[in-house]
Amino acid sequence: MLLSLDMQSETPIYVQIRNQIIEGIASGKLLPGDTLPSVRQMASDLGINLHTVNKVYTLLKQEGFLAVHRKSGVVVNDYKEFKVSDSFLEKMESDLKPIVAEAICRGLTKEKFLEKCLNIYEEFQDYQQGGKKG
Amino acid sequence: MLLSLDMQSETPIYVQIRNQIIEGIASGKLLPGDTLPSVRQMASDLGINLHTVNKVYTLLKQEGFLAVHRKSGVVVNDYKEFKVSDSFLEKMESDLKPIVAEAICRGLTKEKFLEKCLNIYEEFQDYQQGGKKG
DNA sequence: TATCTGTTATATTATTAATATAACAGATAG
DNA sequence: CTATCTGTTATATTAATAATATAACAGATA
Repeated sequence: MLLSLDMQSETPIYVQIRNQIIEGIASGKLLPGDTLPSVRQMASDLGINLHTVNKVYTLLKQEGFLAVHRKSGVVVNDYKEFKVSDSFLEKMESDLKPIVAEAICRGLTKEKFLEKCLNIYEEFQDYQQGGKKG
Repeated sequence: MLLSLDMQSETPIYVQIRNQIIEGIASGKLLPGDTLPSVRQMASDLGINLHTVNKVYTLLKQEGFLAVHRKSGVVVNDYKEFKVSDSFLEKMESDLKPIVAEAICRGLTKEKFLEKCLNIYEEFQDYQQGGKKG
């Protein structure tokens, strides 16, 4: 699981890491049961502070994507068991709304917008089918 | 054009205002040529500082949604003239990516995700057809 | 025992968000 | 002309967040 950070981005690096881990799970690069490096190891690899990584792990635990076992360390949860919660749908809608609004303002047709959404969704699936590890 | 702020939200209020104005333009509540209140007036209405509103107007000018004429004040641009720029498509894709990834992780099917996107898009259009001012 | 793990505590620095006060120049109404 | 309203700029301060630094604790492990 390779992570790349953009230190110039306005997106906080702990959010960048969180998103890339979630994208890794969505694409199948990270499978249930897979372990992640220790907070100190990942911090060292990325050249950042231990607490920034710890913040990500704590956040992803709260969101249900990761679990920590004293024995096996930080482990990816079985996301197949997740329910589509109402609170997530509400959050997703409020996140999508300004993006859709701007797309409309900038002249993106409904068809082209939906095609873009479809492409992004299927890119994650493509990886899953292209081999569990490559 | 009514604006509502959530002072408890983690979304900065200048971003909340920006998004609501863009959503107003997308839905047709704000039409090209419509004027917005002065920075001092809107700040007073919302109970916030003049500079916070000025930050929004400056941002929306840079993004091309508003123009300022010494004479007529702050005016909504003719967004029909907008081109779908590559830079916007790239920004939209990078904004959508983590949302789609989380949707997949949480078990939202492709069909249900696209349906949600479609609904949001059409909600803006519904308002346009439902009367220019109501 | 020594080391690695997640976790917690405390403190500091940097950046951003929001506010406060003030001023300037162009436009405008009386 | 005067007074007022406009966007705009400057400067400063406060509050909150992001990121870092150093340290320690307890469980697991070799």
